[in-house]
Amino acid sequence: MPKPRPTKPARKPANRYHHGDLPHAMLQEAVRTIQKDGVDALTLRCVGERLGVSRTALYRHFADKQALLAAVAAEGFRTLRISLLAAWETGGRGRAGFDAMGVAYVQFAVAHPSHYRVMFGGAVRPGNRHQDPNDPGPSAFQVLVDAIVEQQRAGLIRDDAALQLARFIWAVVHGIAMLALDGILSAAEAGTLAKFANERMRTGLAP
Amino acid sequence: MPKPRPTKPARKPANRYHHGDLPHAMLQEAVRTIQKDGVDALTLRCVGERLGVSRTALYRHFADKQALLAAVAAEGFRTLRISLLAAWETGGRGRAGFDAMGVAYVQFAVAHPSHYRVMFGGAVRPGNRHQDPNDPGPSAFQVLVDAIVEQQRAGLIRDDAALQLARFIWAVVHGIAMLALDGILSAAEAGTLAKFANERMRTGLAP
DNA sequence: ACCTGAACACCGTTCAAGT
DNA sequence: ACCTGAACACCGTTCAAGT
Repeated sequence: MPKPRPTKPARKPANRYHHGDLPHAMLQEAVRTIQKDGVDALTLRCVGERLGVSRTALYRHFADKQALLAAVAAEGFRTLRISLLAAWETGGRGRAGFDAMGVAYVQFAVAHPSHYRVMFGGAVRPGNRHQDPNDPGPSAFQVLVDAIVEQQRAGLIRDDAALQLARFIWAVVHGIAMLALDGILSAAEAGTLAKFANERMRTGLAP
Repeated sequence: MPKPRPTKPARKPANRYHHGDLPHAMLQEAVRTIQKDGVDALTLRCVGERLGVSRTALYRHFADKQALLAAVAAEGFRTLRISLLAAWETGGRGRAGFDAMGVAYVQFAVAHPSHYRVMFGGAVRPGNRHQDPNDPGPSAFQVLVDAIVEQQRAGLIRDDAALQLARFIWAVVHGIAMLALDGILSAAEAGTLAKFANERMRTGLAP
């Protein structure tokens, strides 16, 4: 049985292939999917479909799915960096600003749990990450280091190596965020713990 | 073309179906695979094959793959609990023992990175976890709480709520472990950071 | 009660081919 | 340069059927 020939050749949308920036559109779509349904729901087929493009089109712009996930992670670190910086600045670059940074960090994780998990879930293989000075991961971390150095100069924090102090503090906020993400702490409990941690750290890290 | 009938009916190994405890064997095999090749390498087909059993046999004993992963996580918490307890006891249940617990925690994570990730990767959905008093997760956490209470009685730690203190300390060691797992810290750097954290926490949490 | 085997609806990835 | 479409080698899961 001959299937009826469509009157029009069922042409795709007018665009040659796709609008301007397919790689960026794919990244956006991936972030959206992860945020909405979790990382397991992210399939290249879905991304392609949602963008009106073949499911193999992605390979023109990313090496593979891993590479897409790495881009998602990088995007997360970029957003996180901006949030931290904003908290630090609007908080007055002092003690209050630093506390606000901690809260902002935990809030980012709680607000974007799946995205946060991609950033730290081992999806991004180490690789040459350390080489690239524009890598948003270290770049976000640097915001923390800078804030510590500034407080050291203001006599608010003891004069240990800033890198070591930054790692310590990062471990605390990351740990709190993880407890919240695993449902061991509610968002409210995480907030309380963050405040408690802030107090105790002030004592432990005083000059 | 008739395919040649085998002289013997190609019978399986003598056992009726399998040796004694198939669920436990599956769990062991899953842990081994994850430890060796990562969680992505874990497939139900491989587990079945390795155990000389159909790839759907697992469904007799676990609801699905998620349930197997949950069992892997639980097994990890059981092992972790024993390690922590051992460090605490052999360290003399005091200040030294508590420091040893921290080191043991980080070492567990570094020695079993993939397994550790399953324990905290969100693979185990919250569910009714909180109800079960034998859940090895809370049980491992309890070791930490107990150690803190004992030190409070000995006048080594300030008299804040033990639960809050435990969460704080847990966040620190977990954060350090994560930094190590992500390759941001080497195992050696993680050790150094753990020591630094210990010192600062002693100050911050002193009575 | 416990396991099998075929089937189903999915995956990520490759590659020749189109424009 | 950019994308398609068919094909490949995998998945987790279901279900009737076997012992």
